[in-house]
Amino acid sequence: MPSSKITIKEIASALGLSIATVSRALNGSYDIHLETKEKVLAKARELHYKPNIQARNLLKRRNNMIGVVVPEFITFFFPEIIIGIQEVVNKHGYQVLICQSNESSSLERKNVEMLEDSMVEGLIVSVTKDSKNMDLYERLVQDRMPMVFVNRVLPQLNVNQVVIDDRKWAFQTVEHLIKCGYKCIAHLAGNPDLSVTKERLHGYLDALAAYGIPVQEQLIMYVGIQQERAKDGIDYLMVLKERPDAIFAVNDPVAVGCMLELRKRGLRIPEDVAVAGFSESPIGKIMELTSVSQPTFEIGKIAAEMLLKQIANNDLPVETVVLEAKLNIRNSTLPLNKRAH
Amino acid sequence: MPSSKITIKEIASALGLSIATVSRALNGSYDIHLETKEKVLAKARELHYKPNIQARNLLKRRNNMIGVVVPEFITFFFPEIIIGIQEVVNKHGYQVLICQSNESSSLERKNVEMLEDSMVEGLIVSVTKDSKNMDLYERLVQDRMPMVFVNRVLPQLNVNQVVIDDRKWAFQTVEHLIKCGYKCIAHLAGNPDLSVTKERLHGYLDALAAYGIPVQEQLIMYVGIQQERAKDGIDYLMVLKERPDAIFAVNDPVAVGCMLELRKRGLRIPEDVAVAGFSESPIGKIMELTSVSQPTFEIGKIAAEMLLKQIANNDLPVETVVLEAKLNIRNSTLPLNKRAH
DNA sequence: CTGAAAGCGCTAACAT
DNA sequence: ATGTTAGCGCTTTCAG
Repeated sequence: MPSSKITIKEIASALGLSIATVSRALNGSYDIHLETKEKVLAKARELHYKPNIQARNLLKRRNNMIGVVVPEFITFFFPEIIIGIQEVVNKHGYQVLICQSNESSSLERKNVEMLEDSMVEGLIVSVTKDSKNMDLYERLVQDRMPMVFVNRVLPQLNVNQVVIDDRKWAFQTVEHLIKCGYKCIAHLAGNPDLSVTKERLHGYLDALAAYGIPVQEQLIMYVGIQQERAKDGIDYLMVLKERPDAIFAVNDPVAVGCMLELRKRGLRIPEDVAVAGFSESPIGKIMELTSVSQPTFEIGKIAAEMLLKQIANNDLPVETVVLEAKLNIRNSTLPLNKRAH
Repeated sequence: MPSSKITIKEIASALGLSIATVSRALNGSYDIHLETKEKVLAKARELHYKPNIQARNLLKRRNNMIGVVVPEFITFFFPEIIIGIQEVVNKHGYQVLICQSNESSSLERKNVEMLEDSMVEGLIVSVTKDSKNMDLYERLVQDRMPMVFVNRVLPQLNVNQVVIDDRKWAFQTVEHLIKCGYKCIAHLAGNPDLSVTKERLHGYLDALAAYGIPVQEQLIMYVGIQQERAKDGIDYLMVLKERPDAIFAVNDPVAVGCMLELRKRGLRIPEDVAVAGFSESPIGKIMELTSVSQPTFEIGKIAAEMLLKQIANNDLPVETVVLEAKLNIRNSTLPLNKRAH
């Protein structure tokens, strides 16, 4: 006997009550005789009654769902953000529809449209590396869809954001390299359209400027954000007349790719070339890679809270929350006096 | 003007048609004049009409959602399975509610109940490491909830499963160690209640038996499945009178933990101790860990297909699909003649 | 305290 | 080809 067919109607007729009374008994308790309420509850349990949320949602014009769109969730970063999100929203009775765009802006678009069709009440988004769906998000803003962007944002868009100060932490990382005594610091940048790429490049330039080091264009290369792309960077950098003695990579995957590629060439890290990453990853940690760790769970939690607030009141002013991060120094970057020779 | 309030009623009255006609125009096309159909479509676009799925779902008594419950999705393994799942079900118009139990059986229970309350049409599950919710899943089977279990299964439960032959691949791995000339092979096993723990232990024992190697109880230790737990294993194994020269770990995280711990002690891999893992991970790959790779995407896809079939016809016989895997031999295990000395 | 009735937005007989 | 009507399961006035 599949319990799925039991409705309040069955309970009502079994008890000789009206469906209205049953509904009242099942929900809040105002205006209901305690005794009947208990009879209803007992019968409901007996029949394995399960409320039909869809009916309730139709009536209330909500569905307690939010959508999340991230570029990928294979690596720890977005999964941790998602866990933070779920922790908050589940507590408020919300479910999360998670989509990954696999770094494809057309899939991202499809995902967002699917979520819209599913009538999610709000969206948390981190955009793909080419950031091509400006029009879509502009329309959503116009349609007053509650949204929060995290990590990879669209600065031109007037929406809630949760980020870290990529520029500042890139600065700190490069400053650390400078203070370690590295003289020729290269930067492997990410996809040019990405907000984080621009910010981290800015930080790199800021640091050079702050220490009076002239910028050398040939030390900057846009390689993207994937580990496999690091090889291109190393191929290029290692044949420069003035070979860099340190590399600041846009993120940990690229930095790890660099380390593997450098090792393959018999170069020692950090004696021959130092490497620093960004957005500390478990792999980077194991490889003793200097990197900036982001408060991933926190990002998710804050974003979720902002979204719920916006769902509750769609007239709140747009807000950007900037969270703290941390530069973790490891053996991939060492001051001169601590390096082996 | 929030487009969210437009219903077929508005379209109907704007056009002087009945809502039935509008509905017909919007959906399939039987019994509808092409001209009116186009008028309706045009008006719908003009008004930014979006159908209310909830109403449709209520009527059709389905909601095009399935639930997925996994122990975690921080590492690549379950995320890849999930991507496989989504690829299949999205194509069929289904959305996926993803929950992670964080290896807690009480959270797992809560997740499943939430998904049930959300009225998902089916469930894909990989159980937590203590596998404590037998009663829950038994009830779901009784209630005829379509379900497929993947990777971590409950063998006592009569449900669809998608797995690899853990026993066989563990055998192959240990056989490889034996053939490499390792004489004293330890096994760090996972949580005792886990199906994969038992199967992989079986495979280990099978291999020893096949090569006439006596089992030494003290070479088997249950350490769990997490990287941090490897230290216990190494602490224990490295002080045995007959110290093992090879370790077969229940999975990659434990194997990686072993490698790090052995290195810390100045032991060389594989010269002093060889290490093999299971369920190949990106980190393991980078560390040149011998391991068995599982067809994660495929697992997800097959599971999704089975689930959709079961949703379409709930009287299909229960099925267990066993997929192929692959032993990838790397530098953490080498034959005698290839090892450095 | 309880029941009757309306209606959330949509689809699907059943008429015409 | 189109309109009328009933109803999916539930909540919520409005009466009593």
